Amino acid sequence: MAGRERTKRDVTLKQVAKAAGVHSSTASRALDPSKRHMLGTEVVERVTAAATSLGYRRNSLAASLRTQRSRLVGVLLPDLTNSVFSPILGGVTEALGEADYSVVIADVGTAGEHQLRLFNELLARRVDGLILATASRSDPLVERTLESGVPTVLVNRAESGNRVGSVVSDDSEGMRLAVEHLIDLGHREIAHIAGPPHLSTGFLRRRGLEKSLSAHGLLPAATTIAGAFSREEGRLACLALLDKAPKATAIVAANDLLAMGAYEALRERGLNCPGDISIVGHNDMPLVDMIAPPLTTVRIRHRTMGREAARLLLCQIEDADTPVQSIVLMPELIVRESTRRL
Amino acid sequence: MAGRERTKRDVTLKQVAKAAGVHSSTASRALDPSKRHMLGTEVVERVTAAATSLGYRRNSLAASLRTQRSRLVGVLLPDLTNSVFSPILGGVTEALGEADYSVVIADVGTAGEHQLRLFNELLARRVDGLILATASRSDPLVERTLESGVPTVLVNRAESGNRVGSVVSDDSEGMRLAVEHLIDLGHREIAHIAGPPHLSTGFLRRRGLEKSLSAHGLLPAATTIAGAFSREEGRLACLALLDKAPKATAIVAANDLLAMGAYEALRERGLNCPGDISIVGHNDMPLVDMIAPPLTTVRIRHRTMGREAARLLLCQIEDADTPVQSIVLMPELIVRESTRRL
DNA sequence: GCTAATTATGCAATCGAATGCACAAGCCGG
DNA sequence: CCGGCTTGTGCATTCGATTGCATAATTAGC
Repeated sequence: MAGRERTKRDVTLKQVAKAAGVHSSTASRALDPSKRHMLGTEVVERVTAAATSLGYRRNSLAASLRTQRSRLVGVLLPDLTNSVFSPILGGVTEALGEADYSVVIADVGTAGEHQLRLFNELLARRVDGLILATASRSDPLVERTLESGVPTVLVNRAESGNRVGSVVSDDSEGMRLAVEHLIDLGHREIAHIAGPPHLSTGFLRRRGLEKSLSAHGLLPAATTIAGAFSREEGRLACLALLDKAPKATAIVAANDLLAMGAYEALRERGLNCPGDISIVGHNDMPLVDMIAPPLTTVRIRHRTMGREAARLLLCQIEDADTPVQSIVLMPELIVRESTRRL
Repeated sequence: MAGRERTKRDVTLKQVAKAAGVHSSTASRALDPSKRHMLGTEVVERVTAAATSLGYRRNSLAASLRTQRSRLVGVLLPDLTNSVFSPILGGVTEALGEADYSVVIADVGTAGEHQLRLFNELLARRVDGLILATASRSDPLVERTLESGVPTVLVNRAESGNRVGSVVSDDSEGMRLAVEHLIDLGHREIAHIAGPPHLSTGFLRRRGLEKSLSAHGLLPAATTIAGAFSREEGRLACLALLDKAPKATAIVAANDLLAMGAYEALRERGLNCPGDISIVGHNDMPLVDMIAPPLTTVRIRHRTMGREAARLLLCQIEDADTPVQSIVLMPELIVRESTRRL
């Protein structure tokens, strides 16, 4: 008596069919828009009526088993909480939802072995496709997806091999924007807080910065590599930077979180931004326009990135012969008050 | 020739069984830790060896169909991008992942009818449970979950009926902390930017504020209701507030985003925070410690909230007779520089 | 008015794994 | 040395929907 009855079995297609006085196969066709036309209109109506009155809900598990398509896409994320990845995920689910796909998420955190487990779990669920936001520049997981033959798209981070589709921001261009801006303002001693080099974002942004600098006959005043894209690592890196290059007048951080850490480091050292040192970030994450001073940064359309990744993946799912595509999104410089004319 | 062969069929249990020279049912048992003991050790080894060498991965679709358990939980979110919900989701996936469940997400956005579609989609996938972060104070969806008999837990927002489990922050206590703090600082003219009253957070925080105020024989200097928990609505509400209660010395915003809007409004009016007006937020979202001035706010452990919701849900899934539980998490006041002694 | 073509529906197999039941082999005690 | 018990494995059904093929009913054509 106590407790909700769990035994309330779902209505099956067969029950609907019986209620409508037809065979289950007929009911199946009646409820499938693309097959409805094979049936008499009167029958279709009778079946749909029976279905709604019984509260029928088709069991996608069974359907997927039969059709070999789950309409499920797996998304592997390094960190759900990170303001880079949540809008990406938002864009992905939005675009996928419009195409009637659902999204299973796997938030990796850090552990590497853990990541493989999650990957296997997704494949066991027979996802129709995979979106990886976790890829390192040479990622064993990419190998695995290739083996398994699951359509896959990389997002935000690319891998070196270019063996699967990807959607990324043009990191080189982003750094060019940042560097040109600083040079316009008269800066020459420009230092860099780099991101982890095993990630394409860390690696490419550093290379982009160096390239843009050398186009002006300059070298970085100094570079420190942060252990992770985090505030604390940014603080540490900036502290190191201030020691290595005391003459630097500007710092380009590989992303906003690192820039935030740099803010803290500056404050600790009694330095003023932008008075003593200008800072440029990357991503334009929420609220960086409200901090003191409002951060000059390179804006990336993360949501769009997610949407495009979903679009690419859908192409691959629908047509296995789709060639491997890579989309590169253009970033935009947002000038605020953390950079000033020298 | 061109294009990846999609036809690479997955290895089935039957194939593994044949390779190991046993029947598929035996293979099934050999691969199930809880049934392994029924078998001879030698057979178990032969099967597991065959499984790994063939690269077998069990088809959870088929397994779920047979066992009537999908080990899948659906999470309905109002906005993935919102810094309140991403840590909640993070906590949920973390805790659920530890119990070998996967998470399907449905990001509602706004549209109400859309929400019902997503809900139906989740049920069609036969999720074992549901976590709703979208609930309004009287939500038709709660009705639906009750009907369907799917174990459900509400998170962050509760509904009035208390008919399903929930995990929320003690909004009343949060507001008490904020009010006591301001009163300690000598404030008497305290205004409120309230959240949408159809959400428990909006409603309960307002009521909590009024209760705490009246415990000191005070009334709100004024209250404006924001149309949504957004920066822009906060700005608008604050502007209105400044007109309604020009003598107010402090504003309590129903959340940080509204507080951010208030900052902008103050700036527009040439007012200084905390010089002219003190402001308290709610949530302690990322970066509010970096803005100018650093925001005094009520911290909520969103990740914990997610974890607890997952825990509650697992109890309900595992034992249908688990009574409806409601967990209320204690918030914490974080004093920074947006509030000052009068 | 009879065959051919068409349309509408039913039948039965299938997807892959799990599991109740049957059965065989081995063991024990009396 | 045999009946009963335990242990290990196989058989066949089941989960719920989809779909190729067969067939019944209807229409068209001549």
